[in-house]
Amino acid sequence: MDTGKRGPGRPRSVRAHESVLEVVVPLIEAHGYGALTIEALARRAGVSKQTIYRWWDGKAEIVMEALEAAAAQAPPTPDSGSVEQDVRAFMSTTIAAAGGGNGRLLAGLMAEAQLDETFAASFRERFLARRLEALGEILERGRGRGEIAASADVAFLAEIAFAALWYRLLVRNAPLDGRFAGELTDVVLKLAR
Amino acid sequence: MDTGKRGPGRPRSVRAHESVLEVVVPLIEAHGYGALTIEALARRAGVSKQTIYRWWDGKAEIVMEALEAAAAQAPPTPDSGSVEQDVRAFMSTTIAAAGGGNGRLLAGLMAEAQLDETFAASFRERFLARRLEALGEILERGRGRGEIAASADVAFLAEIAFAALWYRLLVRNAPLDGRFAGELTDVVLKLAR
Amino acid sequence: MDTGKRGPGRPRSVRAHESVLEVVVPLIEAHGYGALTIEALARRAGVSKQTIYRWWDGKAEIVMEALEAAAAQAPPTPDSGSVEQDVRAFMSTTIAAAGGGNGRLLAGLMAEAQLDETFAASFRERFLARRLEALGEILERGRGRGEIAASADVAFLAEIAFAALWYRLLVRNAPLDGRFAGELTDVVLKLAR
Amino acid sequence: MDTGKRGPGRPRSVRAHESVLEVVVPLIEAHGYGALTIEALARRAGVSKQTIYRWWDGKAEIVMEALEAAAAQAPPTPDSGSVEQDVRAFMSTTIAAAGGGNGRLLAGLMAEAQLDETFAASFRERFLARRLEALGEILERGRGRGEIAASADVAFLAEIAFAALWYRLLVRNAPLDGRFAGELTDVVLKLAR
DNA sequence: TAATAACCGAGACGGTACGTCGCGTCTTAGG
DNA sequence: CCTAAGACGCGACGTACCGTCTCGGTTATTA
Repeated sequence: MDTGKRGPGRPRSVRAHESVLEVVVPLIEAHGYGALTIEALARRAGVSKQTIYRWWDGKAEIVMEALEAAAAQAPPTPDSGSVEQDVRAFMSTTIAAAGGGNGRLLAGLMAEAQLDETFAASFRERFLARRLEALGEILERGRGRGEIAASADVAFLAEIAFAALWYRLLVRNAPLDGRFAGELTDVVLKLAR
Repeated sequence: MDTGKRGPGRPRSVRAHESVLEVVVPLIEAHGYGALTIEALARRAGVSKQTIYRWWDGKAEIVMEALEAAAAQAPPTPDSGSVEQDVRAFMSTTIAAAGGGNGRLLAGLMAEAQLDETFAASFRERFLARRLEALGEILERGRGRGEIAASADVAFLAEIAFAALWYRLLVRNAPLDGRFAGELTDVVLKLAR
Repeated sequence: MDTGKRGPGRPRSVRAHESVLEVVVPLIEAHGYGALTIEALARRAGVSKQTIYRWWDGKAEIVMEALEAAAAQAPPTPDSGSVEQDVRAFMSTTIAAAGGGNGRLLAGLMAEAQLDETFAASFRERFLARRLEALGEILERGRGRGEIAASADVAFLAEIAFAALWYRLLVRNAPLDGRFAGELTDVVLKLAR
Repeated sequence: MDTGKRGPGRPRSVRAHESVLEVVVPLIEAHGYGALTIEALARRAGVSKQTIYRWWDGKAEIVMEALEAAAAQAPPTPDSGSVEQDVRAFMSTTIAAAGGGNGRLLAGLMAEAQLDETFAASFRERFLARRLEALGEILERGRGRGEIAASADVAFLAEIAFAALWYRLLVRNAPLDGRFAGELTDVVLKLAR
């Protein structure tokens, strides 16, 4: 763990770090993820490219950190005592977040994961898996209470739910709204019982 | 439809067209979609860049045409008289295709769609929508025969199925195999009844 | 020699030939010789590139023909009986022609001659040499009448005169006007006597 | 003048700069000025195209700098006390320089000046005018000593001399040799007295 | 009067170079 | 040792013309 011990030399500038994160979301919203470049990021943040490369491993990593800063890193796992209420709340929160300004970011990250295997692994583990696990946990608790079938494959059910979310996010064939959250909740619970 | 009518001038070279399509799949398989460049494509196909830009609007369009050439453009819609058998066959075929060499292409196209709105529309309409419709048709036929609930939302069910497929394709968290096809078929039918 | 005999087949279109020549001068005047392209020439003349390549060997050849069409091909060799009057008239006419709209064309041709050895030979023989000879002839006649020194090197004197003209044409450090023509005439005669 | 003051950032690479200048003359001698491309220049010098575009405004500027590096920028103005000796030495040196390997470069630059007005101005001021002035200075000194007529137009005489030189250089109708230098010297002096 | 041949416009072809952009790295002065 | 600044080699971008070619169509001469 970080004991606060530091070597000699100028410490890393928290200011520079923050400047980049503050600038990345507006830039993506303005011109899309595809048009996001390290060069533009550095210019807009008033930071040198070198500094960016010292802190991050590529633009996807920056975007991911910006995302984690915006949405709290750990997804919420409500525990009301009712699986249905918990799933409904979780889906509602999650879909609302994905449907807002973060949508472009998320879609861009998924795109990046297709083009860069290293980032794909990082994205899968640090982001996607955690979301799956959060929903899985909710369902697992429900199973403990006997609300869903003992034989239900909670991991698979969670995958179905997130798959549906991502499909809409990526394909944009229909809105990511409350209605959709409700339908997905119904699907998950119907399959779970 | 093409009436065969042609203006003056040298006609487009079918050879050049085909050369490009033949070369694009091997190139993606070798270095990944992200590393695919028009420059390399032209070099390998023995075709000038200008010619590529004359025929296509970007590398994603080329890949999509190559895909349509490989997999027959229209997805199959089996009609055995049994919804269960039809869905099972459809999912099996579709997932097998996506799990093979075409996987990288498909993932690349979805990535491109996130980076380029123009291509996104084309991809949605010329590819994704047709697949959804094919599965929807199968389910619709089943409803006509009373095999599934009259109230079932077939478009939504088809979306769920393809969403699950795409999630695995993009995230690569688990294999796109026969077992997965079976599980998905069960999900769709369970929800449909 | 051309006996008027012709083989079968459609004869060359005089219309196409003329269209090109009519269009080349305006194009050079509008955008300069450097910006003149076969492509633009064909477009503006409503002629195909193939046709241009059938008639000419490159854009410089076209420009040279246009020049020969504008200025009569053979330079005038006045013969008034007085060397001074003849030289004065010749220089005046020649410099006036070079100072007008033809200046850009001439300068462009000389530039082309530096970049293309084949054209250089053609330009030297079909254009430059003829001008030198014309002035040489005038001086030679003067020598026959004893107006200039028997030992004068008329070819060299003609070269001096044209050199001065070309320098001003190419460098554009001072105007190609009547005063310059007079000064040059004086130089030639002073050196000749 | 350069005060040595420098802002932040990596300083320009002297190595890259020199590499380009070293490579440009051989390239022109090998294939001619017309065949000189920025692309080949970059390749041969082991320098990126971007770097070339950062330092220079076009290939003509590079060639001109190479020329200024080869031939000392300021032309020599001998001062022996005798106009005849000075002019003879000047013409001899100048013509020898033009007749050697630099001939192709010079001719190429003059061609470029016809195709690009911006470069023309630069060439006129930074190169041609300085040569004219050098010869003019020599003649002026001679006038001060009473060696040439008080009424002589030294600028015009210098123009005549350089015009003759350039004509031979561009037209290549006769050699740029010692004999020619002698003849030109005689012409200038004869006209000056 | 039909066949044949050389032309015509149009425009696609394989190329080469253009000038620009962004990459990730490196090198400076300065805090 | 970090910072901003900015030049570096590199590789791809999309465009412009090059000179050639291949079409359908259009005049001529020749059989």
